[in-house]
Amino acid sequence: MSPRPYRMERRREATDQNRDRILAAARELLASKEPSARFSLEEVAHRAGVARMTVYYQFGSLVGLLQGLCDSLAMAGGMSHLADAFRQPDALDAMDRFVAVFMDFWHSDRPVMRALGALAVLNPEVAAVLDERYDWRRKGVRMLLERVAQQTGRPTPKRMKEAADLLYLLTSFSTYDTLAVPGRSHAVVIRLVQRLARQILS
Amino acid sequence: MSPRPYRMERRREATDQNRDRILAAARELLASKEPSARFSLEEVAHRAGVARMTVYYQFGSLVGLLQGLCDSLAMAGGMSHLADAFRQPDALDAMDRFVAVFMDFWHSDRPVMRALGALAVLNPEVAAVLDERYDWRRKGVRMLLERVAQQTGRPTPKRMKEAADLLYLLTSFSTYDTLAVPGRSHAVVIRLVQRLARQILS
DNA sequence: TATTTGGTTGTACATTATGTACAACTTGGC
DNA sequence: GCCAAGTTGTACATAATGTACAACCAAATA
Repeated sequence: MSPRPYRMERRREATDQNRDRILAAARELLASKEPSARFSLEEVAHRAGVARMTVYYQFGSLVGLLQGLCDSLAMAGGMSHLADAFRQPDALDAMDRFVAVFMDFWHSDRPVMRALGALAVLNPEVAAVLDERYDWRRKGVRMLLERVAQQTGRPTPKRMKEAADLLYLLTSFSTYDTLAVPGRSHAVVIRLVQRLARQILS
Repeated sequence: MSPRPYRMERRREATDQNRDRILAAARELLASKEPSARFSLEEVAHRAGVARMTVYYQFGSLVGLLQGLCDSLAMAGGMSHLADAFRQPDALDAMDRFVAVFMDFWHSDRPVMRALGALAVLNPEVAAVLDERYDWRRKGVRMLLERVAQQTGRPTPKRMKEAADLLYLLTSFSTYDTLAVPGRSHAVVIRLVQRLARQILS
Protein backbone atom coordinates (compact mmCIF):
# COMPACT_ATOMS: atom_id res chain seq x y z
CA MET A 1 0.00 0.00 0.00
CA SER A 2 1.21 3.44 -0.86
CA PRO A 3 2.21 5.80 1.96
CA ARG A 4 -0.55 8.00 3.13
CA PRO A 5 -0.23 11.73 2.40
CA TYR A 6 0.90 12.67 5.88
CA ARG A 7 1.28 16.28 6.79
CA MET A 8 3.06 15.87 10.08
CA GLU A 9 4.14 19.46 10.36
CA ARG A 10 4.46 19.51 14.12
CA ARG A 11 6.40 16.27 14.17
CA ARG A 12 8.69 17.55 11.45
CA GLU A 13 9.30 20.62 13.51
CA ALA A 14 10.08 18.63 16.61
CA THR A 15 12.52 16.30 14.89
CA ASP A 16 14.15 19.14 12.99
CA GLN A 17 14.66 20.88 16.28
CA ASN A 18 16.33 17.74 17.56
CA ARG A 19 18.57 17.56 14.52
CA ASP A 20 19.54 21.17 15.00
CA ARG A 21 20.34 20.63 18.65
CA ILE A 22 22.49 17.64 17.78
CA LEU A 23 24.35 19.61 15.13
CA ALA A 24 24.80 22.51 17.53
CA ALA A 25 26.21 20.18 20.15
CA ALA A 26 28.58 18.71 17.60
CA ARG A 27 29.73 22.20 16.63
CA GLU A 28 30.30 23.14 20.24
CA LEU A 29 32.24 19.99 20.95
CA LEU A 30 34.44 20.28 17.87
CA ALA A 31 35.14 23.90 18.69
CA SER A 32 35.86 23.28 22.35
CA LYS A 33 39.55 23.13 23.13
CA GLU A 34 39.26 21.67 26.62
CA PRO A 35 40.59 18.13 26.58
CA SER A 36 37.74 17.19 28.91
CA ALA A 37 35.35 17.61 26.02
CA ARG A 38 36.52 14.91 23.68
CA PHE A 39 34.54 14.68 20.49
CA SER A 40 32.49 11.52 20.50
CA LEU A 41 29.03 10.52 19.50
CA GLU A 42 28.30 9.82 23.13
CA GLU A 43 29.23 13.34 24.21
CA VAL A 44 27.36 14.93 21.32
CA ALA A 45 24.20 13.12 22.31
CA HIS A 46 24.64 14.05 25.94
CA ARG A 47 25.15 17.73 25.14
CA ALA A 48 22.16 17.76 22.85
CA GLY A 49 20.05 16.32 25.65
CA VAL A 50 19.22 13.32 23.54
CA ALA A 51 19.88 9.61 23.66
CA ARG A 52 22.80 8.18 21.75
CA MET A 53 20.44 6.08 19.71
CA THR A 54 18.67 9.19 18.47
CA VAL A 55 21.86 10.42 16.87
CA TYR A 56 22.22 7.10 15.11
CA TYR A 57 18.62 7.24 13.99
CA GLN A 58 19.03 10.73 12.58
CA PHE A 59 22.49 10.56 11.06
CA GLY A 60 23.32 6.89 10.79
CA SER A 61 26.90 7.17 12.00
CA LEU A 62 29.57 9.56 13.08
CA VAL A 63 30.53 10.25 9.49
CA GLY A 64 26.89 10.90 8.68
CA LEU A 65 26.78 13.42 11.48
CA LEU A 66 29.83 15.22 10.09
CA GLN A 67 28.21 15.20 6.68
CA GLY A 68 25.17 16.92 8.10
CA LEU A 69 27.46 19.33 9.89
CA CYS A 70 29.21 20.27 6.65
CA ASP A 71 25.94 21.07 4.97
CA SER A 72 24.82 23.08 7.95
CA LEU A 73 28.08 25.03 7.92
CA ALA A 74 27.80 25.79 4.22
CA MET A 75 24.32 27.19 4.80
CA ALA A 76 25.33 29.31 7.75
CA GLY A 77 28.70 30.36 6.34
CA GLY A 78 27.37 32.31 3.40
CA MET A 79 28.41 29.92 0.67
CA SER A 80 25.19 30.81 -1.08
CA HIS A 81 26.81 34.14 -1.95
CA LEU A 82 29.31 32.37 -4.14
CA ALA A 83 27.06 32.74 -7.15
CA ASP A 84 27.01 36.51 -6.64
CA ALA A 85 30.76 36.64 -7.09
CA PHE A 86 30.53 35.15 -10.55
CA ARG A 87 27.86 37.64 -11.55
CA GLN A 88 30.38 40.48 -11.38
CA PRO A 89 31.00 41.83 -14.88
CA ASP A 90 34.69 42.47 -14.26
CA ALA A 91 36.87 39.39 -13.74
CA LEU A 92 39.07 40.97 -11.08
CA ASP A 93 36.03 42.17 -9.17
CA ALA A 94 34.70 38.63 -9.35
CA MET A 95 37.97 37.38 -7.90
CA ASP A 96 37.75 39.86 -5.03
CA ARG A 97 34.26 38.68 -4.22
CA PHE A 98 35.35 35.07 -4.54
CA VAL A 99 38.12 35.64 -2.02
CA ALA A 100 35.78 37.45 0.34
CA VAL A 101 33.19 34.69 0.25
CA PHE A 102 35.71 32.08 1.30
CA MET A 103 37.30 34.22 3.96
CA ASP A 104 33.83 34.80 5.40
CA PHE A 105 33.17 31.09 5.23
CA TRP A 106 36.33 30.10 7.09
CA HIS A 107 35.65 32.87 9.56
CA SER A 108 32.10 31.80 10.27
CA ASP A 109 32.96 28.79 12.43
CA ARG A 110 36.70 28.74 12.50
CA PRO A 111 37.48 26.12 15.17
CA VAL A 112 35.01 23.72 13.60
CA MET A 113 36.56 24.23 10.17
CA ARG A 114 39.94 23.49 11.65
CA ALA A 115 38.75 20.29 13.32
CA LEU A 116 36.87 19.10 10.24
CA GLY A 117 39.95 19.55 8.09
CA ALA A 118 41.99 17.51 10.53
CA LEU A 119 39.39 14.76 10.70
CA ALA A 120 39.37 14.63 6.93
CA VAL A 121 43.11 14.06 6.82
CA LEU A 122 42.85 11.14 9.21
CA ASN A 123 39.64 9.59 7.90
CA PRO A 124 39.24 8.94 4.17
CA GLU A 125 35.47 8.81 4.52
CA VAL A 126 35.39 12.29 5.99
CA ALA A 127 37.84 13.41 3.34
CA ALA A 128 35.42 12.27 0.67
CA VAL A 129 32.63 14.26 2.30
CA LEU A 130 34.71 17.43 2.40
CA ASP A 131 36.10 16.98 -1.10
CA GLU A 132 32.63 16.61 -2.50
CA ARG A 133 31.37 19.69 -0.69
CA TYR A 134 34.36 21.97 -1.11
CA ASP A 135 35.01 21.19 -4.73
CA TRP A 136 33.37 24.51 -5.55
CA ARG A 137 36.61 26.19 -4.67
CA ARG A 138 38.66 24.20 -7.18
CA LYS A 139 36.14 24.76 -9.92
CA GLY A 140 35.73 28.42 -8.98
CA VAL A 141 39.43 29.09 -9.21
CA ARG A 142 39.57 27.56 -12.66
CA MET A 143 36.60 29.51 -13.92
CA LEU A 144 37.90 32.76 -12.50
CA LEU A 145 41.28 32.35 -14.13
CA GLU A 146 39.65 31.54 -17.44
CA ARG A 147 37.79 34.83 -17.27
CA VAL A 148 40.84 36.79 -16.22
CA ALA A 149 42.86 35.24 -19.02
CA GLN A 150 40.25 36.11 -21.61
CA GLN A 151 39.99 39.65 -20.32
CA THR A 152 43.70 40.40 -20.14
CA GLY A 153 45.13 38.19 -22.88
CA ARG A 154 45.78 34.54 -22.29
CA PRO A 155 49.05 33.73 -20.49
CA THR A 156 51.03 30.55 -21.04
CA PRO A 157 49.46 27.32 -19.74
CA LYS A 158 52.30 26.86 -17.28
CA ARG A 159 51.63 30.22 -15.69
CA MET A 160 47.94 29.36 -15.65
CA LYS A 161 48.53 26.21 -13.62
CA GLU A 162 50.79 28.10 -11.26
CA ALA A 163 48.26 30.88 -10.78
CA ALA A 164 45.51 28.36 -10.17
CA ASP A 165 47.47 26.56 -7.46
CA LEU A 166 48.43 29.83 -5.81
CA LEU A 167 44.89 31.14 -5.83
CA TYR A 168 43.76 27.81 -4.42
CA LEU A 169 46.34 28.19 -1.67
CA LEU A 170 45.28 31.77 -0.96
CA THR A 171 41.64 30.84 -0.54
CA SER A 172 42.38 27.82 1.66
CA PHE A 173 41.42 27.57 5.29
CA SER A 174 45.06 27.22 6.20
CA THR A 175 45.81 30.62 4.68
CA TYR A 176 42.95 32.23 6.53
CA ASP A 177 43.91 30.52 9.74
CA THR A 178 47.49 31.70 9.47
CA LEU A 179 46.72 35.30 8.57
CA ALA A 180 43.74 35.96 10.85
CA VAL A 181 45.63 36.67 14.05
CA PRO A 182 44.75 38.93 16.98
CA GLY A 183 45.38 42.50 15.92
CA ARG A 184 44.38 41.99 12.30
CA SER A 185 40.68 42.40 11.66
CA HIS A 186 38.68 40.18 9.37
CA ALA A 187 38.26 43.02 6.87
CA VAL A 188 42.00 43.57 6.78
CA VAL A 189 42.63 39.89 6.18
CA ILE A 190 40.26 39.96 3.23
CA ARG A 191 41.94 43.02 1.72
CA LEU A 192 45.36 41.46 2.25
CA VAL A 193 44.44 38.25 0.46
CA GLN A 194 42.72 40.17 -2.32
CA ARG A 195 45.89 42.18 -2.83
CA LEU A 196 47.98 39.02 -2.94
CA ALA A 197 45.59 37.44 -5.42
CA ARG A 198 45.99 40.39 -7.75
CA GLN A 199 49.75 40.25 -7.38
CA ILE A 200 49.68 36.67 -8.55
CA LEU A 201 48.20 37.69 -11.86
CA SER A 202 50.86 40.29 -12.59
CA MET B 1 74.84 2.04 46.27
CA SER B 2 75.86 3.88 43.15
CA PRO B 3 75.06 2.41 39.74
CA ARG B 4 77.79 0.28 38.33
CA PRO B 5 79.63 1.56 35.25
CA TYR B 6 77.86 -0.60 32.74
CA ARG B 7 78.94 -0.62 29.12
CA MET B 8 76.18 -2.67 27.54
CA GLU B 9 76.94 -1.80 23.98
CA ARG B 10 75.39 -4.84 22.43
CA ARG B 11 72.20 -4.46 24.43
CA ARG B 12 71.98 -0.80 23.50
CA GLU B 13 72.32 -1.72 19.88
CA ALA B 14 69.58 -4.30 20.12
CA THR B 15 67.12 -2.01 21.87
CA ASP B 16 67.93 0.89 19.59
CA GLN B 17 67.19 -1.36 16.68
CA ASN B 18 63.86 -2.15 18.26
CA ARG B 19 63.10 1.53 18.75
CA ASP B 20 63.95 2.21 15.13
CA ARG B 21 61.74 -0.60 13.93
CA ILE B 22 58.86 0.72 16.01
CA LEU B 23 59.34 4.24 14.66
CA ALA B 24 59.56 2.91 11.12
CA ALA B 25 56.34 0.98 11.60
CA ALA B 26 54.66 4.10 12.96
CA ARG B 27 55.84 6.08 9.92
CA GLU B 28 54.55 3.44 7.55
CA LEU B 29 51.20 3.29 9.26
CA LEU B 30 50.72 7.05 9.38
CA ALA B 31 51.70 7.30 5.73
CA SER B 32 49.49 4.44 4.60
CA LYS B 33 46.25 5.59 3.07
CA GLU B 34 44.47 2.24 3.10
CA PRO B 35 41.67 2.34 5.63
CA SER B 36 42.57 -1.22 6.58
CA ALA B 37 45.73 0.10 8.19
CA ARG B 38 44.31 2.18 10.99
CA PHE B 39 46.90 3.91 13.07
CA SER B 40 46.96 2.37 16.53
CA LEU B 41 49.54 1.34 19.03
CA GLU B 42 48.45 -2.24 18.50
CA GLU B 43 49.08 -2.11 14.77
CA VAL B 44 52.40 -0.31 15.20
CA ALA B 45 53.61 -3.04 17.52
CA HIS B 46 52.42 -5.76 15.19
CA ARG B 47 54.14 -4.20 12.18
CA ALA B 48 57.34 -3.74 14.12
CA GLY B 49 57.29 -7.42 15.06
CA VAL B 50 57.21 -6.52 18.70
CA ALA B 51 54.80 -6.92 21.60
CA ARG B 52 52.46 -4.09 22.47
CA MET B 53 54.03 -3.84 25.90
CA THR B 54 57.40 -3.15 24.35
CA VAL B 55 56.08 -0.01 22.73
CA TYR B 56 54.76 1.13 26.08
CA TYR B 57 58.07 0.33 27.71
CA GLN B 58 60.01 2.30 25.12
CA PHE B 59 57.75 5.29 24.57
CA GLY B 60 55.36 5.34 27.50
CA SER B 61 52.25 6.13 25.49
CA LEU B 62 50.95 6.92 22.07
CA VAL B 63 51.83 10.57 22.49
CA GLY B 64 55.33 9.56 23.60
CA LEU B 65 55.64 7.54 20.43
CA LEU B 66 54.65 10.52 18.30
CA GLN B 67 57.15 12.63 20.21
CA GLY B 68 59.89 10.18 19.31
CA LEU B 69 58.64 10.21 15.75
CA CYS B 70 58.93 14.00 15.54
CA ASP B 71 62.51 13.92 16.70
CA SER B 72 63.30 11.16 14.25
CA LEU B 73 61.73 13.13 11.41
CA ALA B 74 63.68 16.26 12.27
CA MET B 75 66.90 14.27 12.15
CA ALA B 76 66.09 12.60 8.86
CA GLY B 77 64.47 15.66 7.26
CA GLY B 78 67.58 17.81 7.20
CA MET B 79 66.55 20.26 9.89
CA SER B 80 70.17 20.28 10.95
CA HIS B 81 70.89 22.36 7.87
CA LEU B 82 68.83 25.19 9.29
CA ALA B 83 71.89 26.70 10.94
CA ASP B 84 73.62 26.85 7.56
CA ALA B 85 70.91 29.13 6.26
CA PHE B 86 71.60 31.71 8.91
CA ARG B 87 75.33 31.64 8.15
CA GLN B 88 74.69 33.19 4.75
CA PRO B 89 76.17 36.70 4.68
CA ASP B 90 73.36 38.11 2.56
CA ALA B 91 69.93 38.29 4.18
CA LEU B 92 68.02 37.38 1.04
CA ASP B 93 70.30 34.42 0.41
CA ALA B 94 69.63 33.34 3.97
CA MET B 95 65.92 33.54 3.29
CA ASP B 96 66.29 31.39 0.18
CA ARG B 97 68.13 28.76 2.16
CA PHE B 98 65.59 29.00 4.94
CA VAL B 99 62.77 28.34 2.50
CA ALA B 100 64.66 25.46 0.91
CA VAL B 101 65.35 23.78 4.25
CA PHE B 102 61.68 23.73 5.16
CA MET B 103 60.52 22.62 1.74
CA ASP B 104 63.01 19.75 1.98
CA PHE B 105 61.74 18.96 5.43
CA TRP B 106 58.07 18.80 4.42
CA HIS B 107 59.09 16.80 1.37
CA SER B 108 61.09 14.25 3.32
CA ASP B 109 58.11 12.35 4.74
CA ARG B 110 55.13 14.14 3.39
CA PRO B 111 52.24 11.84 4.31
CA VAL B 112 53.56 11.54 7.84
CA MET B 113 53.85 15.31 8.14
CA ARG B 114 50.29 15.61 6.99
CA ALA B 115 49.00 13.10 9.52
CA LEU B 116 51.00 14.58 12.38
CA GLY B 117 49.61 18.01 11.68
CA ALA B 118 46.10 16.64 11.74
CA LEU B 119 46.70 14.73 14.97
CA ALA B 120 48.02 17.91 16.52
CA VAL B 121 44.84 19.78 15.67
CA LEU B 122 42.71 17.14 17.34
CA ASN B 123 44.92 16.40 20.33
CA PRO B 124 46.30 19.24 22.46
CA GLU B 125 49.05 17.04 23.81
CA VAL B 126 50.31 16.32 20.32
CA ALA B 127 49.92 19.98 19.48
CA ALA B 128 52.23 20.87 22.36
CA VAL B 129 54.82 18.41 21.07
CA LEU B 130 54.73 19.88 17.56
CA ASP B 131 54.69 23.48 18.76
CA GLU B 132 57.74 22.87 20.87
CA ARG B 133 59.63 21.25 18.05
CA TYR B 134 58.56 23.45 15.17
CA ASP B 135 59.00 26.74 16.95
CA TRP B 136 62.24 27.16 15.04
CA ARG B 137 60.22 28.32 12.08
CA ARG B 138 58.51 31.13 13.99
CA LYS B 139 61.79 32.30 15.46
CA GLY B 140 63.59 31.89 12.16
CA VAL B 141 61.10 34.04 10.30
CA ARG B 142 61.49 36.81 12.87
CA MET B 143 65.26 36.71 12.76
CA LEU B 144 65.33 36.68 8.98
CA LEU B 145 63.08 39.68 8.69
CA GLU B 146 65.16 41.55 11.23
CA ARG B 147 68.19 41.01 9.05
CA VAL B 148 66.40 41.95 5.87
CA ALA B 149 65.07 45.08 7.50
CA GLN B 150 68.50 46.12 8.70
CA GLN B 151 70.00 45.45 5.31
CA THR B 152 67.43 47.30 3.23
CA GLY B 153 66.20 49.97 5.61
CA ARG B 154 63.62 49.20 8.26
CA PRO B 155 60.01 49.21 7.07
CA THR B 156 57.05 50.13 9.25
CA PRO B 157 56.21 47.72 12.08
CA LYS B 158 52.84 46.99 10.52
CA ARG B 159 54.46 45.83 7.31
CA MET B 160 56.91 43.81 9.39
CA LYS B 161 54.13 41.88 11.08
CA GLU B 162 52.44 41.30 7.76
CA ALA B 163 55.63 40.10 6.15
CA ALA B 164 56.31 37.78 9.08
CA ASP B 165 52.88 36.17 8.86
CA LEU B 166 53.16 35.78 5.11
CA LEU B 167 56.60 34.23 5.30
CA TYR B 168 55.30 31.93 8.00
CA LEU B 169 52.47 30.95 5.70
CA LEU B 170 54.82 30.40 2.77
CA THR B 171 57.08 28.06 4.73
CA SER B 172 54.18 26.07 6.20
CA PHE B 173 53.48 22.46 5.40
CA SER B 174 50.12 23.45 4.02
CA THR B 175 51.78 25.67 1.42
CA TYR B 176 54.16 22.93 0.41
CA ASP B 177 51.36 20.40 0.30
CA THR B 178 49.24 22.62 -1.91
CA LEU B 179 51.98 23.58 -4.36
CA ALA B 180 53.82 20.27 -4.69
CA VAL B 181 51.53 18.61 -7.20
CA PRO B 182 52.26 16.05 -9.92
CA GLY B 183 53.96 17.84 -12.79
CA ARG B 184 55.79 20.34 -10.61
CA SER B 185 59.15 19.09 -9.38
CA HIS B 186 60.45 19.66 -5.88
CA ALA B 187 63.09 22.04 -7.18
CA VAL B 188 60.48 24.09 -8.99
CA VAL B 189 58.35 24.32 -5.87
CA ILE B 190 61.33 25.65 -3.95
CA ARG B 191 62.09 28.27 -6.59
CA LEU B 192 58.44 29.27 -6.72
CA VAL B 193 58.20 29.80 -2.97
CA GLN B 194 61.53 31.64 -2.93
CA ARG B 195 60.24 33.98 -5.59
CA LEU B 196 57.05 34.60 -3.64
CA ALA B 197 59.03 35.26 -0.48
CA ARG B 198 61.06 37.92 -2.25
CA GLN B 199 57.90 39.46 -3.65
CA ILE B 200 56.60 39.84 -0.13
CA LEU B 201 59.49 42.07 0.78
CA SER B 202 58.99 44.45 -2.13
C1' DT C 1 80.13 -19.79 36.76
C1' DA C 2 76.59 -17.41 39.29
C1' DT C 3 74.09 -13.33 39.75
C1' DT C 4 72.25 -8.96 38.62
C1' DT C 5 69.88 -6.02 35.54
C1' DG C 6 67.59 -4.03 31.47
C1' DG C 7 64.56 -5.18 28.27
C1' DT C 8 60.75 -8.11 26.48
C1' DT C 9 56.54 -10.71 26.62
C1' DG C 10 51.94 -12.54 28.09
C1' DT C 11 47.92 -12.26 30.78
C1' DA C 12 44.44 -9.97 33.10
C1' DC C 13 41.70 -6.11 33.89
C1' DA C 14 39.48 -1.35 33.72
C1' DT C 15 37.76 2.07 30.72
C1' DT C 16 35.89 4.14 26.69
C1' DA C 17 34.23 4.38 22.02
C1' DT C 18 31.68 2.79 17.74
C1' DG C 19 28.16 0.25 15.88
C1' DT C 20 24.18 -3.23 15.62
C1' DA C 21 19.94 -5.47 17.18
C1' DC C 22 15.77 -5.34 19.27
C1' DA C 23 12.02 -4.35 22.15
C1' DA C 24 9.36 -0.81 24.55
C1' DC C 25 7.52 3.50 24.70
C1' DT C 26 5.58 8.20 23.28
C1' DT C 27 3.09 11.16 20.58
C1' DG C 28 1.41 13.36 16.41
C1' DG C 29 -1.56 12.27 12.55
C1' DC C 30 -5.36 9.90 10.54
C1' DG D 1 -8.81 4.38 18.82
C1' DC D 2 -5.25 2.99 15.75
C1' DC D 3 -0.99 3.56 13.11
C1' DA D 4 3.53 4.92 12.45
C1' DA D 5 7.51 7.95 12.99
C1' DG D 6 10.58 9.02 16.19
C1' DT D 7 12.81 8.22 20.71
C1' DT D 8 14.82 5.62 24.35
C1' DG D 9 17.00 1.76 27.06
C1' DT D 10 19.26 -2.52 27.25
C1' DA D 11 22.26 -5.87 25.62
C1' DC D 12 25.99 -7.26 22.96
C1' DA D 13 30.17 -7.42 19.81
C1' DT D 14 34.37 -5.28 18.75
C1' DA D 15 38.41 -2.61 19.24
C1' DA D 16 41.49 0.70 21.32
C1' DT D 17 44.24 2.84 25.27
C1' DG D 18 46.32 2.24 29.43
C1' DT D 19 47.86 -0.06 33.99
C1' DA D 20 49.50 -3.87 36.87
C1' DC D 21 52.09 -7.71 37.47
C1' DA D 22 54.56 -11.83 36.92
C1' DA D 23 57.56 -14.56 34.02
C1' DC D 24 61.25 -14.73 31.17
C1' DC D 25 65.61 -13.96 28.45
C1' DA D 26 70.14 -12.67 27.57
C1' DA D 27 73.81 -9.44 28.03
C1' DA D 28 76.80 -7.49 31.51
C1' DT D 29 79.15 -7.97 35.59
C1' DA D 30 81.41 -9.95 39.66
